[in-house]
Amino acid sequence: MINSPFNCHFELTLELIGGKWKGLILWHLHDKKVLRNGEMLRLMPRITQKMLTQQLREMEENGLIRRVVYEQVPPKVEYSLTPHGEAIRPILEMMIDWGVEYARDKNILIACTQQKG
Amino acid sequence: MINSPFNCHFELTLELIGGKWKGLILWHLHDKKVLRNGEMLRLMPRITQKMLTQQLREMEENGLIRRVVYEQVPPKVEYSLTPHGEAIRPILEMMIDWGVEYARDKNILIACTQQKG
DNA sequence: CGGCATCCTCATAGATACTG
DNA sequence: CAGTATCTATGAGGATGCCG
Repeated sequence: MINSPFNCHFELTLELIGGKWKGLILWHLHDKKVLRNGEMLRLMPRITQKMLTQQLREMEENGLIRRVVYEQVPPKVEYSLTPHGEAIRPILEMMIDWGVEYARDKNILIACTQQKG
Repeated sequence: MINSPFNCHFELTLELIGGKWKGLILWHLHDKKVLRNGEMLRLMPRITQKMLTQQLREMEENGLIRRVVYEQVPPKVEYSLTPHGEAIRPILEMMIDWGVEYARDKNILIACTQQKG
């Protein structure tokens, strides 16, 4: 068993999906199944290359996503979800639903680029 | 309508419940219904007074919790959930469920102080 | 009892430039 | 195309002490 700094399983989950862009990245991967680096940059215009790479590396290390490198020129790298990543989906959906309801109640406008499927 | 810095409703929700201690605080409030400052400090030995106050103020401002001050000496302040705060519960439960499953698979040990009710 | 004020440190994330 | 590398500003969060 590996000891952890977490007080509860909620914090563990939060640590894994709570990164600034992880929810949005996971959401797009749920939607498109397979995505390349450049496609993600286009889907999320406000993310930087550095942040995208960083968040992808963390999620890969945590076993949420899969990174497949094709040894060719020009390079080609594909990202997709692992089973653990797939299992996150209902949580994302509930968080979005709650956010929609909350935003409606508080009159907050969100610049949505994605929709629930 | 108020414009927001969020790319999606997921980020809105994350902003409101993603603080370092907010999940745990909300969880205890779900469990006990009403809690005082000192009780929360005892329930979460690793939180500091500063962080507790800060997280409570943010959630109060966001309409997730209610703060009731009794004008008496010594002071008495009670915290409880608003309807928006109550509506968070299923999300917390799913995040805990996912975390439990993930921790089992990855052999991660969590120093749990709370259980699912 | 339930805070607030202050100081301090380190991690996060943005901007920018470069590479196989 | 898919990344690194470096620098920097900001602020989250810890420690400590004081207050009505």
